[in-house]
Amino acid sequence: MSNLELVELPVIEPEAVPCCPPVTSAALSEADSVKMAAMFKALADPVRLRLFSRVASHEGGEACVCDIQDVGVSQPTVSHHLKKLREAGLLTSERRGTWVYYRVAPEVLGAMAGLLSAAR
Amino acid sequence: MSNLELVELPVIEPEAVPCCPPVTSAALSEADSVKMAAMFKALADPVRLRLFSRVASHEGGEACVCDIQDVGVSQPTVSHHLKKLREAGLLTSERRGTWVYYRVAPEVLGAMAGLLSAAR
DNA sequence: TCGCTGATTCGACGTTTGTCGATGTGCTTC
DNA sequence: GAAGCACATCGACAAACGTCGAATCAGCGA
Repeated sequence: MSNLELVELPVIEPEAVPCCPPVTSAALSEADSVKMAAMFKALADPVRLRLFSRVASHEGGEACVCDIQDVGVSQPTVSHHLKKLREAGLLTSERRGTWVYYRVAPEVLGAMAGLLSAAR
Repeated sequence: MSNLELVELPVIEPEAVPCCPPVTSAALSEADSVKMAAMFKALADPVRLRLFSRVASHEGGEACVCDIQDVGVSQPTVSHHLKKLREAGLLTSERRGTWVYYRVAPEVLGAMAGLLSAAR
């Protein structure tokens, strides 16, 4: 094994989205329910949900804060909500020059949709 | 058409689920975001999410409280959470004798899944 | 280097939430 | 009608949340 230097393994953690089978097919474990509830909680506020949908529907799949911050609350509050969405793993951010761009983390979106889909 | 008596029209109110196009296709209006956020909020607690998944995955699509109430919190708390889910329109309840049975409101589930699905 | 603008962090606040024990209600069976 | 079980409501309380103004940080251009 040639483990010269394992610095900063850039693996996008395959563990990121193990969740979950549709709710209609099996009951959630306690651990999974905690994980999924955290994601739902991130979207459980009108302002956050609007911010999220604005990023998701923005051309190119990304938007800078200045593009989406007119949602009726102060600018610090917008920043606070974006941080929540980031911490929940629903958004990623990247600074480019003066502006900070946000985009959605598509895998997570699919996980939530999958959980909610009818298993038939 | 032999409509002798149209008692208890079994219409599942078409108005029930106007919401919404996928988040990737358009930004939510303020009104829609309030409506959808309320649904997400109902699932934004681990205990509620487990209760919901237990009802959803239970045979026959319904479960009485006694079947699902061992989730680690007291009985009044379970009742409180089931009420929240009911008020959010995610569950319906019906008393049959001593027991109260809960089942999921399938249209609403589809609305949330649709919102989260990639418009692709 | 000095300001200017975009964005985050901090500290404080009123409100909402999740939880519990105690109590109340509805139904069944003696 | 009394007792017992299933479930809901009430009242209280600590913790978490959403919001703001003020302060701070990070680039950019003069």
